[in-house]
Amino acid sequence: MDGVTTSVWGPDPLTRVAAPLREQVTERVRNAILDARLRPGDRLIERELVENLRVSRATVREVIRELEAEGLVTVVPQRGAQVTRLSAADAADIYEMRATLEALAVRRFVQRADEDQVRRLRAAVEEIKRTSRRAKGGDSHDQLVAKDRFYDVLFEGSASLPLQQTLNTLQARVRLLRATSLSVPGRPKEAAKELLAVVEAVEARDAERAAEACVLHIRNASAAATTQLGP
Amino acid sequence: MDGVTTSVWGPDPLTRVAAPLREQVTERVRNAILDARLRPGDRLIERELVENLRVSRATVREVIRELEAEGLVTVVPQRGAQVTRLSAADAADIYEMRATLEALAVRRFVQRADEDQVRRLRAAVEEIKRTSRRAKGGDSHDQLVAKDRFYDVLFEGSASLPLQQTLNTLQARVRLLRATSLSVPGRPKEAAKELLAVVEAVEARDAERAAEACVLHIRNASAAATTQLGP
DNA sequence: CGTGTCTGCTTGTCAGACAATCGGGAATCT
DNA sequence: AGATTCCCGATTGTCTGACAAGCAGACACG
Repeated sequence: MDGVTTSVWGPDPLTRVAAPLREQVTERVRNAILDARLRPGDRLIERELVENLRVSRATVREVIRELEAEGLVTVVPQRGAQVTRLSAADAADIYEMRATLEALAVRRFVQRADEDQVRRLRAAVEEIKRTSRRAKGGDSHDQLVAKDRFYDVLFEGSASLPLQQTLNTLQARVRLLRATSLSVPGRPKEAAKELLAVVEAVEARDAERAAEACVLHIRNASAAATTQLGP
Repeated sequence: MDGVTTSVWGPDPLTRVAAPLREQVTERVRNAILDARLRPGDRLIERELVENLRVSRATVREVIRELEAEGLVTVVPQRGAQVTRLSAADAADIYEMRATLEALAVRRFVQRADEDQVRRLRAAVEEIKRTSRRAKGGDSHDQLVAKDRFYDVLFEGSASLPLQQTLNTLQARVRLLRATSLSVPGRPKEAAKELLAVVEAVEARDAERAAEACVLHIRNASAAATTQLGP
């Protein structure tokens, strides 16, 4: 029983470092969900988490509250937490929310980011292009890392904590979707091109064009994902 | 509609009433923050909450995690939680996020809400109008309740849990703002008119017009609030 | 075959304990 | 006096163990 479940959360011993233990645990469980080692509908049983992560139940419960608020986990009273299931309608809404909010983030980036941040955004998109060339079928791991990097730079440059927080949780939910359905058919080249358009508009300091390019990108991603989805 | 099942048993899914203690506590603290009994910058000391709310520390800590994720409370490691302080830039961004997302919610409402929900939305806005007439200076308590009601109906009709969750936290943050600065000069009549425009567009099933009216409303509210704000 | 009961697992909550850390004030040095 | 150092109390972070309450499935019963 144990041998199977432990491997889900990665290497065992959890040692105390600078950040609160709680945050490390949150990250581990979050990653387990986003990497689809825990799939939508799976229950998160406190005792199991306690045993496998070697932390107290109090800590586990705090972690669950955090993930609940992020929407990655759904808690029904007296029955505990399970990985959130998203309907097709939810999926569409989440993509639409992301579209409008990322457009806003891009506008803020144009307004607020300095030269260096623009350069780094360019570098990030170049990296995406590179990984997309290597990628054959679906998204590779490198591809995902590169995209994360891109968004890190983007959010940092938009210099808005509220925006960043909200978009982070939305993006997490999108990844949940990826775990729900089969992985997206992977249109890495198109995606790279679309993001390139965003960066070019940003470099031209054209907020509106950049925002539109951004919306276009998400709409396309949404369309690609939605065709894969069932009910 | 399946007239048989619903009418006999009342409102569809039996909703849990006996909420976990934790949720009651969360609500209390949240209200304390939203009503500005706890002001931005105030520390939330676990021991004090334990004593005042008569619950265990474990419960208090879970509540703090929830509020942290809602953005109402900011936790710095080893120093505990304090009511979030929002900068003027944050304020602007939050209003802008609300504008685009509520526009989306309104569109969804037009697509998804049934006749009855539209009627209830109308009723809610009428109630707002009524309270705005009574109101002299700033927003009265009735005014706030009426607006909450309006948004409850709106969100329910848009039938999107992700949207609803996100908008709820955004709205909470706006109220935080209200506590940060002086209360908004109160433009209850204008607000009522603007919301009326939204409802009329909804009744005409004109999603785009409704969305635009909604954006206009929030932009105006934002402008009114922002003039009050310092750095 | 439907119904009622029992049992085990899980969640919700509590109390108490201890180490680590932070902030501020006292004591000290220059 | 002013700056620096040190120490202490308050507070957070985490753990352990405990118990009631609720749910779900097994089981026995009419």
